[in-house]
Amino acid sequence: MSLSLEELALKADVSKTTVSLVLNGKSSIYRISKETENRILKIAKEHNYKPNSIARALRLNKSLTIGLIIPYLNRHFGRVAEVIEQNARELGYQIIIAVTQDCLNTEHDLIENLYERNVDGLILATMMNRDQFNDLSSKIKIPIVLVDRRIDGDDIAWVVSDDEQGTYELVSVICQEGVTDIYFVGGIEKLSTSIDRLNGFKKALLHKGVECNQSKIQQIGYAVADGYEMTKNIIERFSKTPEAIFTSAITLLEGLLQYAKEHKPDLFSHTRVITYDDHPMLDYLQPPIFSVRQNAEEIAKKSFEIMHGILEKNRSFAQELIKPELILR
Amino acid sequence: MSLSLEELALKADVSKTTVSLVLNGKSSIYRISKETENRILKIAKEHNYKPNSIARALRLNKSLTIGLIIPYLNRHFGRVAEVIEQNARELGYQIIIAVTQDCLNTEHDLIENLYERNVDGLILATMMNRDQFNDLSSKIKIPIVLVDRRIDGDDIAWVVSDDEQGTYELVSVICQEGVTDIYFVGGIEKLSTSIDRLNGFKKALLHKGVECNQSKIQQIGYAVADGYEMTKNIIERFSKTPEAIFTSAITLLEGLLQYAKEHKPDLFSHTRVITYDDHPMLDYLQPPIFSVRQNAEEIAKKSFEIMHGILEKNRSFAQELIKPELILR
DNA sequence: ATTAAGGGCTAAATCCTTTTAGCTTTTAAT
DNA sequence: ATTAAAAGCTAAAAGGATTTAGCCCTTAAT
Repeated sequence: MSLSLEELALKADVSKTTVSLVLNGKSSIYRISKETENRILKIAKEHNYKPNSIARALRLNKSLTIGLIIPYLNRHFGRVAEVIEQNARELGYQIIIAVTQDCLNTEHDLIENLYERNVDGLILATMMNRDQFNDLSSKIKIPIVLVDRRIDGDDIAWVVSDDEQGTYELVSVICQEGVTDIYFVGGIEKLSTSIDRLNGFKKALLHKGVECNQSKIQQIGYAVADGYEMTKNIIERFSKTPEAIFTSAITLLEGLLQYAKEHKPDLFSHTRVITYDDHPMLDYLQPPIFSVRQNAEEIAKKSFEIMHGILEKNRSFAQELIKPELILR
Repeated sequence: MSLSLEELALKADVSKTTVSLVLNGKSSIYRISKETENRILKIAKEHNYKPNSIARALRLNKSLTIGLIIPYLNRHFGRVAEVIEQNARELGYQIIIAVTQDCLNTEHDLIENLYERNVDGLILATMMNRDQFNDLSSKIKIPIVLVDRRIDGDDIAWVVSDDEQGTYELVSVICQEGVTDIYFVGGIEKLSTSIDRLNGFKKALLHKGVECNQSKIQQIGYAVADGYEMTKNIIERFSKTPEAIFTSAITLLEGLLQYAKEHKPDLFSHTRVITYDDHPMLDYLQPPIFSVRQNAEEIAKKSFEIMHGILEKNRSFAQELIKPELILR
């Protein structure tokens, strides 16, 4: 196993140049005779020759490796990562994963780290804003595709769920049913996911002629504890129990459920709860919670596709909004 | 950014040998003067020099990269992967992830692939049996640490949950309450997770003086659909509704819940359900489902620790049983 | 004055591939 | 018989780091 070009050349009684040319399919360009070609191919096969990928990477300045930087390996990002990996592998790429825990500094360190480790491209669920991203782009000379969270800009590649439309449709459903007193439990305010989901939320209300009171909107963060906190605020701050609460991520719903279980067991008898993100366990919860299921598979597929297009097909950046699916239980 | 040793040498007016020696802390061994050393260090810092990791890997035959091969990036393995990555990063290693979807052939391909790509070690949630593993070990000259699923053998490194003990304790709890008619909904039969969980199950019954009827044991696979199928078998095959069902993974519980929802809404009024694996959403399900929470963080930490010990501290293999936690709701 | 020892540094080899430029031999054309 | 073209292959450089063996100069010792 793992013998070198040189050893192969020795066995075939030719130079390593010849072996390399043959194995790279350049026999005819360099007029290597059919006979020599076959001999080399046979010997290479017999010995199961595989070029040393490190040496290759050094020479070609191409590691066939993509860095994937995401906040967590939770259900959503786990699925995204899984599908990106599968798609990448089919085209000969490896995925190096790193998690930021939604910490901007960690994100910067990781980007730098992976860049120094010669990844060919980065797929990024970023916390950066436009300025930070521009700074980065000027330093880093490899393609970047944003996933899940976008940054506005005509020259930035991204693939995200259509958060605004998904939220709009979901919230509209219960507005249709007459609900108007609805609260927004949000995540990290500056992220596109938050902005877009909030916009969809407001749009749905507006469309029903309901004004959206700023006091009904909270945005602390995407952790379970944040969901708990925001639910607590809503329940404790207002005397009237809300008609409905929209949580903008499954973790926030978890926080809500936890608060309800501990301090407000009858929450669901007064209040309708809906959420962005879906989870199979929601099927078994009473009462049914409507949700928006992101198409993680499609997001993953497209984001690697764009990366691959840039790396190998000379395509430029692209942007994709992936339609999520309403789950009305 | 990313200038080479040679360019640095030029600026410092020394040879690249000298620069390399200084940057690798070998100044005193090679009697580089303090003055030269400081000059080089200063210039390196000014230019934020980082050695090209590919060139380094080629020369040192060490890529500082670990392959992680797991069946899925689901909740459990996602968390394991996340923590392995963080631990690895702190010690300068990268993680390359690949998922097998519990397909043995895919697993073999992935191992070969990562091996050829010069990972320094492999962390593996394997489907292989002992013979297959031995075959592999003889071909592959890098350390392997098994995670989550073990293979018997004195010279094999692994870190797994104490599946037998966890199951034993959980099942004992409801045996204590008088349940004796309990069914085992299992996964892939030959995996250690299945064997150990089944052993724990049997042991708990035996301990209560209950014989374990083979007809109450089913093992199809770990997919949600398998859980559905097995539940269906249990409910439809026997006239009497079972007193209790133990599902040996969260996916199997999902299958059970799905079947119950569709065909047996009153399942829970007659039947006690308990499960291996935990999930936060279980907190909000009625009735409460007892579970065994695997310590994914500890599993991850130990498995990388062992790998690192082998790679850098000349330690040999080690085996660790990680204690899971009973969640009685 | 010669030799030995030590200080301070470097040339060149090595890891393995890919690729450019070009060498040698044969065949065809004038 | 000479020249040109084609056929078939290879030497060597490049990519960027690490490391071995050893060069040259100064100082101290005999």
